[in-house]
Amino acid sequence: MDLKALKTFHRIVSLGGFNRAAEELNYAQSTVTMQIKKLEAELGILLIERGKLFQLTEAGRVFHQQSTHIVKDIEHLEATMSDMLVGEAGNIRMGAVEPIASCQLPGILDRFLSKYPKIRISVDIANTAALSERLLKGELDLALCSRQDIGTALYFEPLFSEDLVFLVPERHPLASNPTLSFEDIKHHRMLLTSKNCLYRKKIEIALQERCENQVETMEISSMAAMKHYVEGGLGIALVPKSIASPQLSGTVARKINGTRISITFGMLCKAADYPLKLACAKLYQYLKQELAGPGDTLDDDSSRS
Amino acid sequence: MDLKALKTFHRIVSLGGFNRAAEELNYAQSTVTMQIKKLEAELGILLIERGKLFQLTEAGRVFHQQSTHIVKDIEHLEATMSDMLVGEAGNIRMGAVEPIASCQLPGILDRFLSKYPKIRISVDIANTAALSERLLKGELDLALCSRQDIGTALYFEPLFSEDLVFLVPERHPLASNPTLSFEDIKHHRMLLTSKNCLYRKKIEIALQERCENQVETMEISSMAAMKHYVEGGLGIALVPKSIASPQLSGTVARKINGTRISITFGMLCKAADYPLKLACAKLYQYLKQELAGPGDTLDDDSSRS
DNA sequence: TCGGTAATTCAATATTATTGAACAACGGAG
DNA sequence: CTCCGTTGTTCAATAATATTGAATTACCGA
Repeated sequence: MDLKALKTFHRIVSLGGFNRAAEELNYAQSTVTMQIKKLEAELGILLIERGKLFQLTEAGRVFHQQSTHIVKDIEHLEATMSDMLVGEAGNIRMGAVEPIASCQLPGILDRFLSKYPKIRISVDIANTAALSERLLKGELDLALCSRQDIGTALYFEPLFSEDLVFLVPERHPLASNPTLSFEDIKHHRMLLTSKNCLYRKKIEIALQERCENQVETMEISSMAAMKHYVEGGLGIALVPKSIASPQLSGTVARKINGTRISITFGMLCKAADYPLKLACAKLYQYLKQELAGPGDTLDDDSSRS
Repeated sequence: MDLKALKTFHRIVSLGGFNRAAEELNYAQSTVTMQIKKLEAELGILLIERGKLFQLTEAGRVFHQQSTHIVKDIEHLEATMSDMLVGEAGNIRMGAVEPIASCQLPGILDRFLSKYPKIRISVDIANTAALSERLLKGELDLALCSRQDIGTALYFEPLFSEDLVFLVPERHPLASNPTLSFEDIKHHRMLLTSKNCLYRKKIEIALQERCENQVETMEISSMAAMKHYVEGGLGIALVPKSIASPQLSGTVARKINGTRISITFGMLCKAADYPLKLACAKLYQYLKQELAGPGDTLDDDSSRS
């Protein structure tokens, strides 16, 4: 079946004649005849009642009805592709590590999608290593995670860094200190995330160096659950500022006295894909703008209370 | 946009490569390349990631998703047209006069549509003159009505005839007669349908000839309502047997003694359309078979009680 | 670096779409 | 009923384009 003939058929129906359709479509009259003839031959059935007043056959009516949807869908598809061309439409597969995926991303994506209603986004939440792998396999377009050095196949661009803060139960003896150092928490219980967590390694190094391992630890796999353990008084956690605030009642955040521990997050994508195109580029610009600034320091209001 | 290229694209995706698609579609490899190239050029955007392992671009994924519906719809349309070719599918616009439309037709059409689930039927209910007009204008495909002699433009084929019977109120003085003649109803009140009704003319002629107009008449526009007027004792009606039975309680049917009055119904269509094609032919055959026989006589059980 | 597979390029060829001119069918006006 | 204007068809010529094989290039994995 030929799309050109299909469109001609629809023009004939809406204009009520071969001649008018030919004129409007800039065809010779004979061209229109030929196209319809071919269409009818393919289908093996007459579509248009010839002679006399213009009229469709039964088959023609059914054909017109059904093909209308098809023509509309094709036009919609063409419009979509045209939107994609300028980045207004698209289907982005992004990845993100916790806590970005749960804390910052929902708000940002909500605003982004409101601005670009024809763009769809799927978010894969995993650690940096897993995301890198999926990027290389072409299963993701871009990811928000920490730096991953896999030669030249991936491109990383830092966007912001996040400090860690102590999250302390409200009634904990250390809660009264305005800041806490690692020395302070010797002989107290620390709550740690699971081994594959980004922060875990940095925290362990700090504990080893500064507390000489004189700290009891307990492992909680989820960062979100962690807050409730702190609230319950089970121990002190070291968490990203964005997790600590807004605070759960019953917990207080305290910045680290002495060494500052922070982790840098950024955009990771296949080197071949950079600079990003189309909708991904739009999302990237948006992320850059939304993520720049916050989380760099503890010297703002939200961390004080 | 070209459908051939669209199908090639889908084959490439499902088979995972230009080569395999070319082989399966009996194309040279270069043909496939050309088709995709042209498609991409038209859309202005790359669909397939070249080199390395086979992969779609973001645009390619969106395009594939959306065009899948289109390809399916086209296949469905082709299947429908193929069904139409053998009369298994279709869209029939039929007309019918009362009381056929209300009495016989519902049952017949229900059975017919169960047998041919892909056929759709619309029923236009009007008198013979109006139906003829719509047939000529091409707004109907066939009609069940009485003969209409409009030269050679229309074709009529008798299918069955229906006798008229007297419908008498149960407590009416004439209700005790097993049969009634026109002479019997002199000086009683007759209920007549409106002027454009099929039966009206025949009844008026009979009344004039046999009762010398010594009958009081009253006009009721609807045949269905008529039964209730009879039930209420307002007078005697002369109605088709199929209207009289099943009877409304409070009324009794009596056959005509002497002259038999009957009207012949049949299939009317444009002369140019006869013999009917496709789904219309199927329906016509079915109607013929279902309508043949019943309604010819009063000598069956249903008319006696 | 070197095969081997996979896709592209290009010029030649086959196919098919398009066209104008002459012709046929139809409907309405005289 | 005939004529005329409109509308669609036929057909052979022509324009456009789809397809192809052979040579070439790109790329993956060893």
